[in-house]
Amino acid sequence: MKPNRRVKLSDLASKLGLSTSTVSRALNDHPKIPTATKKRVQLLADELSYHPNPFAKGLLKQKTKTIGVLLPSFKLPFFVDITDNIQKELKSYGYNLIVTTTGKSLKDEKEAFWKMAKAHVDGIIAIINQDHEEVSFLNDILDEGIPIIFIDRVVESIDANYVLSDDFTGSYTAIDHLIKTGHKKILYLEGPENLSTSFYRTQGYLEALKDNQINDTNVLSCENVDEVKLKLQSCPSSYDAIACFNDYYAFEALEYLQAQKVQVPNQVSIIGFADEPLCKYTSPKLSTVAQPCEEIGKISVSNLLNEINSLQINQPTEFKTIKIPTTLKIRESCK
Amino acid sequence: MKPNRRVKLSDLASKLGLSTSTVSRALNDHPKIPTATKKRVQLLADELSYHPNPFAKGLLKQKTKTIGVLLPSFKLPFFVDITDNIQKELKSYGYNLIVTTTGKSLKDEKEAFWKMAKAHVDGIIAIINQDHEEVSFLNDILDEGIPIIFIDRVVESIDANYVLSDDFTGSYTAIDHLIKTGHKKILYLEGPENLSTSFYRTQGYLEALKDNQINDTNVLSCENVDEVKLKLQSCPSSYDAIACFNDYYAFEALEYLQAQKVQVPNQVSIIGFADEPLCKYTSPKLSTVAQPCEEIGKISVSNLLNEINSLQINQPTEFKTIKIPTTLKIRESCK
DNA sequence: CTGTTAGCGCGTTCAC
DNA sequence: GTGAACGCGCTAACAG
Repeated sequence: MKPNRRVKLSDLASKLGLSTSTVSRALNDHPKIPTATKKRVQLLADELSYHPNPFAKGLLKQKTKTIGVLLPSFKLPFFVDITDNIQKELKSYGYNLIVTTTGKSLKDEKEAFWKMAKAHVDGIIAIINQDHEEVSFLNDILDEGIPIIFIDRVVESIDANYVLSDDFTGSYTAIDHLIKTGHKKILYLEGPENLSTSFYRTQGYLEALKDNQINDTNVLSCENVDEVKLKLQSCPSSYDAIACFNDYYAFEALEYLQAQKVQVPNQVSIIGFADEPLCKYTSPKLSTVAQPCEEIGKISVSNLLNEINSLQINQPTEFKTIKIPTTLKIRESCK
Repeated sequence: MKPNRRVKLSDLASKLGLSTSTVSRALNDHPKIPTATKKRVQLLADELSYHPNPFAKGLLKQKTKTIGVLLPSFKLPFFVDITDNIQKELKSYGYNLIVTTTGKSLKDEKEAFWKMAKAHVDGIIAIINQDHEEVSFLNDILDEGIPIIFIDRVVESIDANYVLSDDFTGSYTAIDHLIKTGHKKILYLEGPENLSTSFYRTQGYLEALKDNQINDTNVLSCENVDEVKLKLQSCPSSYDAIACFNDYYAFEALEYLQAQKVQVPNQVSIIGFADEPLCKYTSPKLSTVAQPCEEIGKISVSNLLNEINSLQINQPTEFKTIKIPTTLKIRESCK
């Protein structure tokens, strides 16, 4: 392995008999450099595979062309999918990406944010954990001049930019579909208490029942997946459909029903939320509400980049909350 | 949002009536600075939440404390899992992580590698795509002084550091288990031709049969998942077990058999490879060979960091190939 | 023990 | 049109 000898501007300059500034200008397509010189410089640069040192540039410009993505874990395909789309979008703008998982604790999350701040990312896209009491550190980050876009989940106490999927309408539509296809008694498996997405999805359920003149609501709260089966056991099985906070809850419900020899979807329909890959691997395949990962990724990026640019010219921007529509995916688990 | 005012060394220095170098030394725990001064400096640094500018540092040290991870896609949980573990491990060493997906084409992969080179990562951990003819660009990267660890898949034509799961033994063990539990005729669904993992897994199958004095091999090659069902259709169904290149192949086989009203595992057992999350969502749950993501992550990191350090002191290292043992996970799809 | 100086590689004045 | 000189923030070398 050769010793690390990276070619720099001055190498090009001396080889070409020009000054570093001329070479720099040529490479940056400066108007006053003759095209011939530009070609000559570019040619040599390519030949020696010259890359400007990003640190020198970063130091000078105080811009890193890097944005940070925070997510709770790589374990949820939904998050990963969004990250993937963010990455693709960012790439088209010539930005780099640093990803960090935040774990579950407030401490980890805080650390992750500071890590991004230290790395001097130009902006952050974050999926935060369940709502915390203490969010002052987020304001600290914003104060450092690093714009943040929050994805998927709302932090009640903070005014900021959000890109969310329209959980309320998504849930509403799913429930409405169940009702319209003849289901009379729909059980709702509610998600964790302090999660904004959970709140809106439950609201969608309640509202859909109300709009269809069904007064008999039936909500079963489960803090996490492991509670689902337990809660179902102690619940009268007088439902003909189960709608769930997410697909994992739905899968637990499906397993529970199958263990009870209840036929899905003949006796009970099931519908999840998120359209995780697992939906296609269960039998019957899970109906669900698909969230628009691609849209979410794209819009977050374009918003963040806008924010960064406005910030640069010292033009304050208004915080926006964007909700992106979901899609109902009916598969085999609904009759 | 406040204008971007990051606190720097000179801010601390002037506030404390010291020179920047003293402050720098204090912060870096230089031996000749009195503890009292260190405390004082540290205190103010914390108060103003000072973070050294990584670009200034990078420019000086020519080290970025960042390593790059390349993977074909975020869609495969196995890759993501490894990435997650790499991230955790790296964190404990104070290193940052840049992740890029390489897509499927050689062009994308090349681009991704160069992107890492341009970002001046200190090293790269890569899962490359199916074996290419042209790998000169990898040598170019190595020539730039950036060490690379290849994970999971081997590039035949390049001598380098590898961290692999022991595909051969994993496959061998699975097949051996099937034989020992009474299966007489095992069909093997082989993976893509130009993938090293695929090659070794098939070898494991063949060797296990041979060692058990079974001469009647039965290999069905499928370039990708979509071919599985088609190939199975045109294959005599005289097998009592199907072993598969990976879990997705196994799932296709499962669906196929179930559509044919063949009982799994009573009539035919199925075993996959990789222990993807989907294994737990099928019914019956899929038996499989688990790959040690955590080990792979940890070992790649420690190897890479070693490599980086040796490189720094100009001490050439020998290329190593490390194979990490797999674990057989018998679930419901095997009798 | 601490301050001064220099320089990492680049882009951008400001001169010519 | 082009080059010389400066500075981004930091640390290492060199004084004192």
